[in-house]
Amino acid sequence: MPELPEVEILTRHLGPWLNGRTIRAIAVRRAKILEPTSIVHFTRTLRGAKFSGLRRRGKYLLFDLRLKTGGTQTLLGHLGMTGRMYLLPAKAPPPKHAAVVLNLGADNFIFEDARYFGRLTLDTKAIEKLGPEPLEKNFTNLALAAALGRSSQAIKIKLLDQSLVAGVGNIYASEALFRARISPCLAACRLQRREIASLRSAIRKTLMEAIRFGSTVPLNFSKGDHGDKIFYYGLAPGAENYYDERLMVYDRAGKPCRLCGTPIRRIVQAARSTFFCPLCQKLDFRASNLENRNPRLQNRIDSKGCDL
DNA sequence: CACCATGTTCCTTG
DNA sequence: CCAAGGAACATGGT
Repeated sequence: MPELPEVEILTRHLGPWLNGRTIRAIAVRRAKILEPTSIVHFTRTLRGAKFSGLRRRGKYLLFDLRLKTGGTQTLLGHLGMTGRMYLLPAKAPPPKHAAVVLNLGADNFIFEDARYFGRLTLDTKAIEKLGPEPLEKNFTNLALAAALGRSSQAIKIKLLDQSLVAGVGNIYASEALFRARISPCLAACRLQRREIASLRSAIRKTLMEAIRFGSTVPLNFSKGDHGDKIFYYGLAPGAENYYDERLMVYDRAGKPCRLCGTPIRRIVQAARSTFFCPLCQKLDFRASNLENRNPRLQNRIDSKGCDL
């Protein structure tokens, strides 16, 4: 669920619900989620604190708090692989994997995480190591070129390095490389200048499109039929077709490339799946070669804002 | 049962 | 010291 676009969408939706509300009680069901903050420190700091803002940095959520002592504090959140954050009526029982429950009066703020890889902590030093925000101005071609440097590592693996650029994860790394028509296996140092420019643009467009998707399409906000303010990433019933076309290569092994029809391939890099089109992203594909493409499909891709 | 999973960190090896 | 690869974390879905 959570890469930069998902965290951005969550930030936009959750922020207004939290703003101005006071934390009245704290229940920590999995202390691991707070690390390295202790339960005692966490609880003492947050009780009586008021939410004053919600921001995103990379895949992290930054909750701005006004403490009851008068000071301010940033609470850092990360969803890991399976984390979810939402409000639930205080009278409802918390879900099985609720790691932290913050009572805000009539509602509880729930941090649920089945695998407990996520974080909700008072220690914010993790964000210091992050590279530029891909959607902001300082993510330039020059910055990307410098970050790739002379690394011989495959470009797909490099894109997952959060000090290179913050917020790209396993899904959008494959998607951005497809959009830029660059092979995931190409050594980072071997990208030419125009390939770097193409990749930067592809990363930005891929992420912006995903944000727009999540902001535009009717998301499933309440699993049950009570208006519980729960934010689910699954689509509301009836939106399946749109969802189906969202991704070009991720999790599409064996299915036809939406541009040329060649079966999408899955490979493993750094113990994680990479998906790509072996024709559109040919390793030595440095001259243009469009004759095998289906013009009708190409039209559709172009209308979605693909770079070609 | 086997394998896979949207992330990060730590350990080992070279 | 750095780069690269792999395991670990913990649970659920197919």
